[in-house]
Amino acid sequence: MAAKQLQSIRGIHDGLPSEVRLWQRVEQAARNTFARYAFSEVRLPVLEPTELFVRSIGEATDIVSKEMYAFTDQGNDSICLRPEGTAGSVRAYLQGGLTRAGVQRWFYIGPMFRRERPQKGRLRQFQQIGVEMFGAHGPLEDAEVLAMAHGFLSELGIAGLHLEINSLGCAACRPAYRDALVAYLNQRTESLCGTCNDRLDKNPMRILDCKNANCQSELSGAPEMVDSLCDDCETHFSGLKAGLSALDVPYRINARIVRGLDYYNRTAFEIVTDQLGSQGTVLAGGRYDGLVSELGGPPTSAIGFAAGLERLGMLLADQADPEEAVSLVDIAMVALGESTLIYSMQQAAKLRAAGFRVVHGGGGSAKRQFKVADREGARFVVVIGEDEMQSGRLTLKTMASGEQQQLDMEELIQLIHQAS
RNA sequence: GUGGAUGUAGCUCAAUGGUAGAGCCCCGGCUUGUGAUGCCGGUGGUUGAGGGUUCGAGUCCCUUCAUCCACCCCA
Repeated sequence: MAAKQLQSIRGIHDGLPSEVRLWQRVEQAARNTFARYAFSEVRLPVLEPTELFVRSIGEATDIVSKEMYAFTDQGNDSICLRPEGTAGSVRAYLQGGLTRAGVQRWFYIGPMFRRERPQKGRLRQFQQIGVEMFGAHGPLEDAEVLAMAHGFLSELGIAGLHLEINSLGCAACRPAYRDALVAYLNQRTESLCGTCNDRLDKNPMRILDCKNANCQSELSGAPEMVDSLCDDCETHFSGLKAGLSALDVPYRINARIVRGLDYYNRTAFEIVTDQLGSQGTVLAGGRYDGLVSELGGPPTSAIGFAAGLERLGMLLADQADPEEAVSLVDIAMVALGESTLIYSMQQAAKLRAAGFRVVHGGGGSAKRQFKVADREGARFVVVIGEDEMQSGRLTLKTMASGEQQQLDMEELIQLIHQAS
């Protein structure tokens, strides 16, 4: 490493070809699945006014209070790199005048930014695949959104994923539950860890998902939100469970699921894995019926989720069959002798026009060009030397078998098409 | 933000304070028209960076940067 070697910013990584290929598989599964549920892609700004997140996520959250990349620009405006996608989606929904356009079903794929201490699966710039649905309030919509999330990950074929659901209640029933929880925990403060004692004042619900074993054992007899739901929330939650069962989506109830962000109510869910250490949440979301009006719009129900693209990519890489190396090249051109270079390039162009993926070996020794062909994973090599140029025919070598034959361009295209 | 581990060739890793190495990769050769196995040869390092101790530092000390782990947070 040279002393002046430039490197990327801490926690901000490059997506090199092998990783991007994984991401694209994830994205493809998302696009396929979401399209079947009639969701449309939106592309929203990476830069937003800082105030948007202060008002939506909540000033007290870590994300807003210490993790945002916020700064004032040359015009003295306070702007920031988006730390998540929901707030911007709501902003765009309102700004686009879509509140009377019927149910909106959106998804997006893009980078988010949080200045956290980096870890594997936790980057400062990371990518999320997110989904937001506006204007649908019923439990059946919740069930369909969860089924869509489940279908998306099922299509990727990642093993060991579990859907966990909970209800966070609403403004009518949560305050009473929160008080009951605090009352319960106040009798056990000496057994709780330091951070949980802090949380007791600031955000008692957060104690529910503390990782400390002592705290968890203290919680075994704690009141649970799902037992304290008001009638409306209870009806909603049972409707969700019935919907999931009807759609054969496996789930389990986890009363310890809470949300870090203030705007969630009722349905909360996560899809988790035990393969990624402490960053095991691969997809998470929930209902946020209060946010649209919070940001100045009419009362509008909404539900959404976000999945971490890098985390899913890692899971895909872990289970990848090393034998299953995907070939990215159909044909490698081998040009023998200076005089054949131009001609071979023209033949390569014809093969590309026929739809094949072609690399040109670049001339030089036959040995070198065949090595290149092999390394690129080409299934076929087209050899062009003086002889071929004279006769107008091509030598085709099938790399797997080593067989070689002389063909004209038409026959060759035919043959490779058949072999595909 | 707190605590801890680790940084040596492109990659994976060696090297009691005493001449920086191996495997893989890459490049070339084994009658310049034939790859994946074999044989031979070669390129490639200010040991992450910067200081210090020492006759001498990859090795000990300090600083700094990055990665990883746990906490925290969260996708």
